[in-house]
Amino acid sequence: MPELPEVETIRKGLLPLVKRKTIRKVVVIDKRVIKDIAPKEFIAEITGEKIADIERRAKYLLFKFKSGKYMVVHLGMTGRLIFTKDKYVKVEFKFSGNKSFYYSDMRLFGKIRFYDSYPNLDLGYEPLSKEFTFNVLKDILNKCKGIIKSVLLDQKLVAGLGNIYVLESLFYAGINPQRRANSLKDNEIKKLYFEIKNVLKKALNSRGTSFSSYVDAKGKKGSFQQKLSVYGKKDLPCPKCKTPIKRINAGNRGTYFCPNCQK
DNA sequence: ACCTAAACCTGGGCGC
DNA sequence: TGCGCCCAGGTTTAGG
Repeated sequence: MPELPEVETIRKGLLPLVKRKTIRKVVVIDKRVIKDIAPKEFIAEITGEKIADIERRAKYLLFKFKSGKYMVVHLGMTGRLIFTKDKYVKVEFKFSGNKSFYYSDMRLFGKIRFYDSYPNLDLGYEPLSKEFTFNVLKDILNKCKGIIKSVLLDQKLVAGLGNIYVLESLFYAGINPQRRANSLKDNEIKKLYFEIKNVLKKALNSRGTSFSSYVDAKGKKGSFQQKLSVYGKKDLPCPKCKTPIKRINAGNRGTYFCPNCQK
């Protein structure tokens, strides 16, 4: 599911609703979502913790507790953090006063972990950070022989992009997703660098892309799906040249692009 | 290093 | 209605 803009939208909405609240009770409805720790221990660790902050790193949400410990949530494809129960609720977090928020996940690709201190998640650059410069992207791409699409999806290199925003960025930059990363010229890398940031910012302004599962902390869908150019647009006309958008399999994922505009 | 396929899951949508 | 297939915002692992 959720890529950087969706996870950030969830973070922003959730924070004011849970900040400074203490988790009084945890109910694990499906233990498959809790990783690297027994559900019993997880419950014991989290119960009584006061939420000091929620940070985001790539597609992860880091619940920082006042104790300095962390609960880290990855939403997988269909994870949700919501205040109204749905049929896929896997964990309930109860505050005092009979108020709860829920982790829901239809497909169960999401993961919840617990850490005693700030976690090392082994991730690459945040694409919207000032550390992620043109030269950083250039160095990354020059070192990689794989297809550009797969390189941009590698969370150890650039962290937070997923299938939608990689394909949309490549479209605006006019680059075929199957090009070798190290074959890009400086002017193409420049365009790509700009479009990655631009697409992410625009998606953030639209509060993310909602197809089915993704909603923000208040249960609201994003609207960026209305602004997509190629993702999911098989056989529809390219917004620039009207050539039908192609769908192929590349890097083991559905890959959409305009065969005329993207060389 | 790089690639593919499969695994982890539960649907929705389509053709027949 | 129903079956069977393909598809899905992700990550990880195995094997070539």
